[in-house]
Amino acid sequence: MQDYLIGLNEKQYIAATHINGPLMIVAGAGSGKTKVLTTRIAHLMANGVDAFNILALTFTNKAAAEMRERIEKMLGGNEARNLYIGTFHSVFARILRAEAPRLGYPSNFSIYDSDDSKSVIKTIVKEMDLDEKHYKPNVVLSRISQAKNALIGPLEYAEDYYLQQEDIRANRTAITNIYKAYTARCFKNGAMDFDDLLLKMYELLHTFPEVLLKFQHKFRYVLIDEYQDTNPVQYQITKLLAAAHENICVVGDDAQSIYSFRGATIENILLFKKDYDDVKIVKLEQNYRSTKSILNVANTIIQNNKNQIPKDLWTDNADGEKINLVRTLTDNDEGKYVATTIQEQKLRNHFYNKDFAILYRTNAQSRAFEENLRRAGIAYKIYGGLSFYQRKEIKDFVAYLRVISNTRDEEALKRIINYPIRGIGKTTTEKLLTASNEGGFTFWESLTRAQEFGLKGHTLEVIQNFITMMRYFQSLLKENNAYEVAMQVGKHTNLVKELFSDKSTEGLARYENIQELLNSIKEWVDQQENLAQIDEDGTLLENTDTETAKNAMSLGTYLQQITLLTDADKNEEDSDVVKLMTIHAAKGLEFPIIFVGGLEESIFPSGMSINTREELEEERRLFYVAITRAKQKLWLTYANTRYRFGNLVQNDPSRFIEEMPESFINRSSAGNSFNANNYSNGFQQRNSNFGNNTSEAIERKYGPPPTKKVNTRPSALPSQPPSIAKVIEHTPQPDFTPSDTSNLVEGDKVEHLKFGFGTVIKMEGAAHNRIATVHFNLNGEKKIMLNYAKLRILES
DNA sequence: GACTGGTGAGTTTTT
DNA sequence: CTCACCAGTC
Repeated sequence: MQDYLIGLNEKQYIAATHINGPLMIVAGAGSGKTKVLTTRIAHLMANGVDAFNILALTFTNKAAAEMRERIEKMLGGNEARNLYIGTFHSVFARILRAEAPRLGYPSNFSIYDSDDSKSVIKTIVKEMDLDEKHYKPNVVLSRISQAKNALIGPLEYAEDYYLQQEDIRANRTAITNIYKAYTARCFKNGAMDFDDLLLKMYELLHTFPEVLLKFQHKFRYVLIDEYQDTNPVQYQITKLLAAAHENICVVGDDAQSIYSFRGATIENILLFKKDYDDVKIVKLEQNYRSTKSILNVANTIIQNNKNQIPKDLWTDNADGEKINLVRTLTDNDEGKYVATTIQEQKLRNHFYNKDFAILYRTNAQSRAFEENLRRAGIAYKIYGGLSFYQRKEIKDFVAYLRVISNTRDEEALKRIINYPIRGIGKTTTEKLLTASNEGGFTFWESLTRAQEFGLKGHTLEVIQNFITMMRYFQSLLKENNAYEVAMQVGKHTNLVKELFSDKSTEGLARYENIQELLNSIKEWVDQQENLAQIDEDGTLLENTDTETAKNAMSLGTYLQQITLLTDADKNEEDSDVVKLMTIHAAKGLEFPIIFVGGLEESIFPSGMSINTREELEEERRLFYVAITRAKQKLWLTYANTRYRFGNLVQNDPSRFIEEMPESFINRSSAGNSFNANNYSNGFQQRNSNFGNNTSEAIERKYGPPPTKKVNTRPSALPSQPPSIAKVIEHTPQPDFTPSDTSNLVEGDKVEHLKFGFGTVIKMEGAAHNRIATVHFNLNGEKKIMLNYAKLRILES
């Protein structure tokens, strides 16, 4: 037997080695699904299948990266290099970059993220003179997105009885026209949104038989992870691709379907066996991840859902501890409890930070955890939320790159036309936009023809200077890689200089973010250089020719992937930090110890998802996913009261709590009822509830518990505010004037004030005369800016 | 055209 | 609590 097959159980072995024909692997949580998938790929290759003929699709970059990494470990990097492994979106983006011209898009089309999409919608709603309050970008976009995911184009949308009825009922009958205009505008801008990456891929395969044939021939083996999360477009695409050889292997767990809001439908997995004649089905039911307690609770919970593929998950693992149910008074106490428990577990059981993950339903919940972890001196990292690439200054900089690469990109051009301020204001912009809309040419073209539209004098001059600059950048594209172009942009726009001269903490942070972006582009270019060169069709070139090498490092290629990246993709596997993320983001991951926070009605289940049985069942599956992330220990916490929009609100305990089997639950920290007594000694009670006989140790370490109710908005002050010099750490980069702390201290009046956990710095020189709250990341070297407050905070 | 202070609306979940 | 937007002022 081959080495790589050793250690598989019987079912896993069958799943990994049944290489021809359609195969469905129904994999329970923790059943070694990733192992089977990677082994399967190794096995394919051991049996003579060329890496070029294998396509593996995942839902997150992380899952793709992990799969690739494991295969490289099994086979060595060279063998694995040519595999097509990636998310649906990134793989299709790559293919479309070569094939888009067939559909009338430029090959360097822009990819719009949801912010761009919303901005386009906003513009259209304005242009159509509709009520902006009623046609909110969020609502309209989700409607359009839903349609696209179901393969319903603008024309079909207009004719779809149910969709029209829904719009009539909601009094949003203009959506049909907005959809039409939105599609047209994106096309005009040479841009695809996230959904288009799927939809256009489908159109490509559907419309051009020769293209379909080409890819069917290329991807003779198709593997799809998390199949239960596919939506109709993804389903159709994979069906087309697999139609010729039917070597399609899908892996999924209907109990973990949590993306219906994105159009995913559980039907795809339930009906897979009807799609092909001879489907082999393998069920992986042995769980290798969790303790019996954890698995039992998960199994019991999920049984409340109807309509599942029957599965009997079991484990040989130890019984393990009971699941801890913990109630705290406030959201802040919840954070404190978790932080303290992590401390305690580390001391008692020698866990590392990286053994812990804190999961929650909404990103907004991360804050209380974050503050308390920082206070406890525990290194952590938050995944999700606002990603690095969504920051304003980053988007601005990238907008330059986008316009350079694709002048049709109106959204990007609008961002940078007057940033940094160069005197092209609203009036001018609007005049030109109107001209381009009426004349049917691009915004960029209207700029080049500004004179025709009555612009003159200073304004005209400024516009022409802008055009000259951008043309200069474009002239670099041919011979220079992404980093070189970006560096020129940094130099010649006043962007970096302006951020540098902005001495406010905000400005400094932005300045450094830009540098981090430049560094990451450099890193990317270097990485590309090292990779074996593959052309757009994925054909290996015997000797990498310079053209291809250049293309691989080009700005266009860089931009193609940048929008699809999230923070979670940064490879920081080894860093010893506690990880915080939403449950959605945690799917596919596992940790020795898991905390799930906010088990309260209207949070989990979300108040938005309790109206139908289907919605509620999805929330329950989400809860199931959360629980099954845990290997050894699990804490479920909820708070009596928490802040929402700055107001204190009360939620009932989550209904899911009642669904758990009593015998596996440790309720000793859950309290009995909520009353005034609890309030007055909440803290004491909380501390005395730690395991057995540890309150003393805790007390010795952290001091005596406060006797009074502790305010959720901390009034406790750092006795000595960290010095500014510590806050701003900075690595000077070539060609940039480095910032340093003297900019702050010398020039400006810096006043340390005691407020909250961060240090409030009043800065005379700062724009808007604002006060920035600076927080310190104990783990790292980086400062974190959480929020800004206006002057009035001083008075409180 | 640029800048400021005041106002109202927003929190599911992700590529 | 925060942020985007708008109207009014220079």
